[in-house]
Amino acid sequence: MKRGEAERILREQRARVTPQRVAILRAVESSGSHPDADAVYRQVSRGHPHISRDTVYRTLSMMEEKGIIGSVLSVGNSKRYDPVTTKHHHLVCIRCKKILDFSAKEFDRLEPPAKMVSRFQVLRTTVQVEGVCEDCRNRKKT
Amino acid sequence: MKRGEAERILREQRARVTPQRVAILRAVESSGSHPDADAVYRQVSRGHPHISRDTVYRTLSMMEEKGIIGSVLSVGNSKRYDPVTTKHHHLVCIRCKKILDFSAKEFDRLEPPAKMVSRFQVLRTTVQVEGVCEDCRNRKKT
DNA sequence: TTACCAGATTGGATTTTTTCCTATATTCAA
DNA sequence: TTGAATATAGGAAAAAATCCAATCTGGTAA
Repeated sequence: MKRGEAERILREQRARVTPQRVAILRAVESSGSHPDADAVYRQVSRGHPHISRDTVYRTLSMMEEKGIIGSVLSVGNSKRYDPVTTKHHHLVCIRCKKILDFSAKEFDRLEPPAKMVSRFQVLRTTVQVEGVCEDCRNRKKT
Repeated sequence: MKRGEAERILREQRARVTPQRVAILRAVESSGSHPDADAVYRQVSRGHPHISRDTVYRTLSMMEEKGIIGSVLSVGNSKRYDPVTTKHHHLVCIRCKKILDFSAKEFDRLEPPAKMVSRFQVLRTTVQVEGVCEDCRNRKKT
């Protein structure tokens, strides 16, 4: 990540530029992987020994909302189980965390690229659709 | 869920049949949704006021491993961020929780069924492939 | 440039979610 | 029926995320 780029990205999104935010964004970008909040906290702590965890959590989720960074799909903070074991896919409401099942033959046939399959023992392939459900859309948006 | 079915399923999987397990499986099946462990605990507590959370957590994850119940994809216990914001998909190792990105044009074109889209404001559609990575396969399996 | 103030941060407490641990109890095969 | 392997309860602890009040700061308007 080039010098000044983090600042530019934040300004583009009309987010205040603070040293903490710059450091957090750089930490995610330079991780080269898929860090969790604590990994970002540990990395940023090196240069900002007094940064608080709250800042890291708040900032990461702000950046995700603004599309500055991405995330791997998860639903709220707890693991969710499913009585249905046949092949199906999930719609997840990002507001209320409701999960709806759906089936679509087209999605059931997906085959991960051969290159992956040779190195990775594939157990399950599912499609996750994130969005906002009808109920939440009818409530006034935050 | 029919009488005796939970017991049958457990026996089929060579899992000991205990009243707690039967109650937990029934709770998931009858939830009609995607409960988290605490919701299952609260439901099962009605009939088993002394059940411990540990039993619920342990049993749910045992049942998931045996394929008795499913789950919505998650990666370990913490939210994972991603520096990459362009469209891509994820391979997740269920052992070490490593996440690998991959791209596949075929996957990028997926459109959720029209019926869903009309009710649900779709923000993102991604494919998650779960499996075991090369490193973990080379280690002896548990 | 300065002063203001909306918004950001800190540090610590708190909540939520999950796991660990040990004594006791139970399942089921023989 | 009994013994060994396995499961459970209950409570402590760890891990993950959030809350909150006091303080500070970035950006802008004068």
